[in-house]
Amino acid sequence: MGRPRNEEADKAILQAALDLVSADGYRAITVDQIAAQAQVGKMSIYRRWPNKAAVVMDALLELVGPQTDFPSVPRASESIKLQLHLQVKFFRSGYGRLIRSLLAEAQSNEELAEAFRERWIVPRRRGVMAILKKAIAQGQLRPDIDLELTTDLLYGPLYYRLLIGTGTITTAFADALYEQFMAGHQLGTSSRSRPVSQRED
Amino acid sequence: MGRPRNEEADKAILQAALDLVSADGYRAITVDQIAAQAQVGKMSIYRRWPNKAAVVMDALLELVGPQTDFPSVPRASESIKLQLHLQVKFFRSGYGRLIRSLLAEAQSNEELAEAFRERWIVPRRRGVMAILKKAIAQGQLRPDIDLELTTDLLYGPLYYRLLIGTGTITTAFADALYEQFMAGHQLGTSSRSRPVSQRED
Amino acid sequence: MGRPRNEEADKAILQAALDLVSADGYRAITVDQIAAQAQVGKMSIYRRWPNKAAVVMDALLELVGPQTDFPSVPRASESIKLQLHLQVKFFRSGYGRLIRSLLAEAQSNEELAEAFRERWIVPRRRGVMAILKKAIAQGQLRPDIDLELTTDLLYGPLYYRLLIGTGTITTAFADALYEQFMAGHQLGTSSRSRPVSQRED
Amino acid sequence: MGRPRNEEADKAILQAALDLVSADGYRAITVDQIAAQAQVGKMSIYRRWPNKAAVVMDALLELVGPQTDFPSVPRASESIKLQLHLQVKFFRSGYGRLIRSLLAEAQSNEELAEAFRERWIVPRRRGVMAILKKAIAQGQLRPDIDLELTTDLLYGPLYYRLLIGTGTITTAFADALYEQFMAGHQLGTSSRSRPVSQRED
DNA sequence: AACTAATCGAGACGGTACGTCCCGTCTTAGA
DNA sequence: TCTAAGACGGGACGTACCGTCTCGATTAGTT
Repeated sequence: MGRPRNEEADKAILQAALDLVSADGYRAITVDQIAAQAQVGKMSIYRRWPNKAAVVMDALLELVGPQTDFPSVPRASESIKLQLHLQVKFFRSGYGRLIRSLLAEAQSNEELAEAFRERWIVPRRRGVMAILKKAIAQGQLRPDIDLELTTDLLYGPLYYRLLIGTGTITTAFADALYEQFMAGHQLGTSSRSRPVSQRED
Repeated sequence: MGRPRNEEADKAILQAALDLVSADGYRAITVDQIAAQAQVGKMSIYRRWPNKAAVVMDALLELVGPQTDFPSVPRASESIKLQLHLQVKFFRSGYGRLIRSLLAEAQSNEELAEAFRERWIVPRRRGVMAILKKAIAQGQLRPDIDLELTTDLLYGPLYYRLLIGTGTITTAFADALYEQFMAGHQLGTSSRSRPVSQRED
Repeated sequence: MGRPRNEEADKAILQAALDLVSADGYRAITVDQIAAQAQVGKMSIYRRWPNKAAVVMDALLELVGPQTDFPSVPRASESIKLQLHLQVKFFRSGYGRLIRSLLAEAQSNEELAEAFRERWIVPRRRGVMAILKKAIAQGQLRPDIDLELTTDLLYGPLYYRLLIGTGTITTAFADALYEQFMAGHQLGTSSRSRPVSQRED
Repeated sequence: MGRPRNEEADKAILQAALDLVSADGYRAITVDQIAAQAQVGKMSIYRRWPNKAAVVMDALLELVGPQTDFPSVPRASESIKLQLHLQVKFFRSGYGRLIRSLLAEAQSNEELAEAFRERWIVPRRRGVMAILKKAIAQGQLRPDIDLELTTDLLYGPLYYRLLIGTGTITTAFADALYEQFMAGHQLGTSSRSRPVSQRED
């Protein structure tokens, strides 16, 4: 039995975590600050999440995730371009810092790394791959491409700029990415590329 | 006069930092551990570097940097491929963890971010771009490509896999990257791509 | 109407408090443990007592108090000795720890201090003083003794050993206490002692 | 090698602990407060002492202990009386609260209990017993008394009043204690008392 | 027998102190 | 004179327990 968890408090905690981390970055904010901002005891945070990383990860998933729906456009190849533009906009928003923070923290926290990969990255990759399949079905893309690899090709450069900071993340950059990609993958393009994503050296 | 500064100690510090961080990651290692491993007082570290990040950054630059020379091959486009293979090998070695660690730390340390960008990333990007120019000169690449953008396209996916962990970093992956790239940028390929790296939205 | 208050539960709470604190001491026991042991919600405890100290105090008063009746013996001076022996036995039982715990807690809790003094100590002192008066009436004690002071003299050393732990609390110790006392207070003993208990310096 | 401990800081910590605990009691003050008052990091406290209790115990021993020297008087029995008066004065000073606090804490902390007993109580008992022996040698006290027991008889009532609060601790109380004691132990007094302190029941 | 309303178990909550860890600075003893 | 060893101030961490608050299941008296 017992008193059920206060779902509003959870929202308040996640919102506080989201706001603070988006503004100042993961490392700069403390659990006490999150608790204070959410008007909550520290134990209410640690009762639900094992550590700061998990709170912020959940904030991303629950509060930001729903805002990142994929656009629906008749022509699938246009949809790819649109999705790249959305990613640019997302990275340029305050959430860019949030993603950077979590990705950084994940480098020293395997649990977080897995959560970030499996609960944030992979679902969105699936969305991208669904569009790619549709583009193939619509005859806009060669059918022999490796979906995983292709997704890396499209999004890797965006994350690279986000994390390293060489060059700004712009829609022009996304466009160039898209065009470079289409140049190599449009139906009729000659290519020796073969699926590699599951192969090891 | 007193004893002259011990240059051997600096090497020992950098080597200790390199070994420890490569093995366990930046966050898991403390400055005291580095000092102990180098058989050095903590002050000998802080006398020469402002903080832990700077030590590890210097360890990378001084001990690892020289090992990353660019291969010289007659045919420039082959050189690009070779360089991608070396990058794969590098990321798969213990240094992969070092790079991940520093890149992670750089997300919350602007000073380190700049150092990493300007002293590690940019010089290597210049090397890549030199090869690209040579390939253009040799007529193996279209002359209208944006060098910065192209470098992002080639290396972004590698860093993406290094940091996010979706998919393994293999030579097959590097090959696919290379082929996809050549498919879109070989002389005679139609493309609307134009330089974008300095433009803002 | 709803269910009437469960008086059985109160007993269970007090019994749980008594058992746990007697075994492990006040500080080692949490309110949650008492509630769990009594198979009762924490609110059922705080509904009836303001805090942990009050529960344990009441456990002492209601469950232990009735067991500490004064022995009735024709010769009052023998009764004093008997009572000292009972005190020794009491302190050596599990309740010794209970008394120590409460007395300890009372040092930082004035409310508990007063309760312990007024509801436990003072009534028992009254019992002792009644015996002393009877002994005077029976001509076994000098009539000019200060009853409060005398009670302190008889019981102070027992509490001292209980709390400080120099020396064991034995019946031989009680006997020595008694004899030393009688040596100084028997009728016919010369003494300049006068009532002092209410005087200040 | 290493930097030697800063003895001034230790003094500052002990002084802060002494002042704060004497004023507000052990339980009311926190380690952070002590650290703040001493202008010291919390780690400087925990580096030297395992917990708050140990700090306060050491404060008592190092700062108060030296102030509690035994008076030297030609006539030993007078010295006993004088010593009782000093004890009254001590308990009535701010240090009374300190002693109460530590004794209370010792009830749930066996390590502290032992320290308090062996490093505070026992040395002072030895002082008292030395005076008692001298009084015996001077023919002012019967030679067959049990020193341990006698010390309990003299000081037990004082601690009893300190901790329980029935009756004030006054010099008149000390006088009565002394006279009651002398009445039973002066040379020529009849008594069956025998050493008991080491005997068990 | 079904309904209704008080009561209770379970346990979440805000708060406060604890004792630990590591950073980057400072200090001393000894080589 | 320089450096290893390591103490130091500071500040975040994650844990424990207090006393309060809330929910849903249980039960007893009324219909």
